[in-house]
Amino acid sequence: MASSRAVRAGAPDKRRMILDAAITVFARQGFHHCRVSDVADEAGVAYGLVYHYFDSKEEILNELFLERWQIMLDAIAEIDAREIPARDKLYMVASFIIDSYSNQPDLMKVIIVEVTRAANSFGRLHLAKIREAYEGIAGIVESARNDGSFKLTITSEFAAMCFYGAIEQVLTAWIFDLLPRTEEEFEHAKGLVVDAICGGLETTGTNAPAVSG
Amino acid sequence: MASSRAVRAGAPDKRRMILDAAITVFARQGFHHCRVSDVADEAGVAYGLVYHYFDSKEEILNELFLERWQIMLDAIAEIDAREIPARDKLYMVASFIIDSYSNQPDLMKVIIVEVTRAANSFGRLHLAKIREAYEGIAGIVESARNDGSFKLTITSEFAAMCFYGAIEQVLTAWIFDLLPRTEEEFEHAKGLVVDAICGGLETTGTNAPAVSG
DNA sequence: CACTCGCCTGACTGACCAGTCAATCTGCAA
DNA sequence: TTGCAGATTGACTGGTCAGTCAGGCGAGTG
Repeated sequence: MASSRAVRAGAPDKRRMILDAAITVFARQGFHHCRVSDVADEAGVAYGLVYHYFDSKEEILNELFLERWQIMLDAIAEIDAREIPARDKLYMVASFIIDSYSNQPDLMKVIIVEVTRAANSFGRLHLAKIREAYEGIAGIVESARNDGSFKLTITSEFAAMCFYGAIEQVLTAWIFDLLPRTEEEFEHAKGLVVDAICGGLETTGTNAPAVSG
Repeated sequence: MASSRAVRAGAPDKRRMILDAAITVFARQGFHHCRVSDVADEAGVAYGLVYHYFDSKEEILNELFLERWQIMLDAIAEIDAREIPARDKLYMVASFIIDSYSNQPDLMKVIIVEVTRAANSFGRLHLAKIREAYEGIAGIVESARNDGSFKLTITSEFAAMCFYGAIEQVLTAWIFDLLPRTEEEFEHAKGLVVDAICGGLETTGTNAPAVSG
């Protein structure tokens, strides 16, 4: 589908170029504040070609989101299946999301700003998919509640919201330069967010685990 | 300014009517997906009158946001000034925000969806004001870190992000029907979010505080 | 060479809508 | 009664931009 006829060896995949250009342009100008011609220009491609590969401007964003989000859902499911403590699972989920941002900041910015946190437009369209992520995290918490390592007083749905919300807020802070954005900070944040949510902010008598970094 | 000439007794304040109509329309259709004429119609007012009271569609949203946000900033400052434990302060902050949603769900929806979580459009414009809220919360955490009740390993900025992010995620879940939305749930959530962030999700040996509700 | 087919082009169209403005209304004061 | 000023009206304008379409190009095929 990406290119029905075999792409000539070495010939650029225009469809991919358009998607990559869209990431750049959406991240820079925002989905609503850019024109389709901006994407075409960025891709070095004629305006009309965008409509050869995609039905609409929105379809480009949908494709970017769905492609990436499914990878995350699969990762969460895979992590949940392991036989390790819940805290370690949550650490791996946080790692996955933060690494995604570290590796593809523009794409993650687009997904968070234009979809995940834009619940009134695209978020609504993808609410079910977004919810799957919460449910995946809730599943991790649920097992921990059952084996006694997590409190029963906090429902797994609620815990998942807090955990995901905390991570997304930190990502948003990076995206908009409210927190310093370095490789070290990314690495450090993985442990901190898990420590904050699982261990809590309060000192509990004998509780001051050294954090690397 | 709202009405330079004294408003006739019992005569409706058209400016206020437009603001209220905007809350309804923005909440229902979203800021970008509604027309100024929708707001005028909802207010039962001629199209042109909107531009008599406001310079632009955006100014209406700005006014709604700034008015409400300042109240919250003042509330946070007032809470921070009290001589009570940090956990209690955070509980009061959570209470304030959740009560705001409970009392004015449409207005809070508009502020969260169109401003706070719309960092690419209005969020950017108000980034400084939004940041003030994080800083207010960070201030509360900072004192607690200094008096030894909160861990030093988690910076106050980071903790503030987690706390605020968790609350906003829960509000968003209510807004989009991902969590049940009842007066009881609102009340319950105040304690849960503070318990999750301050106390953590994990059981800590002797730690299973009964939660009301 | 001529034909085909899919890739590619970019000028154009149609719809939408924020913001303008000239005209009208209304209450009050001289 | 006349005049003023601010409130109110809604048709209209100007600009923007997503999506269309008729046609050009080039590689493979016979």
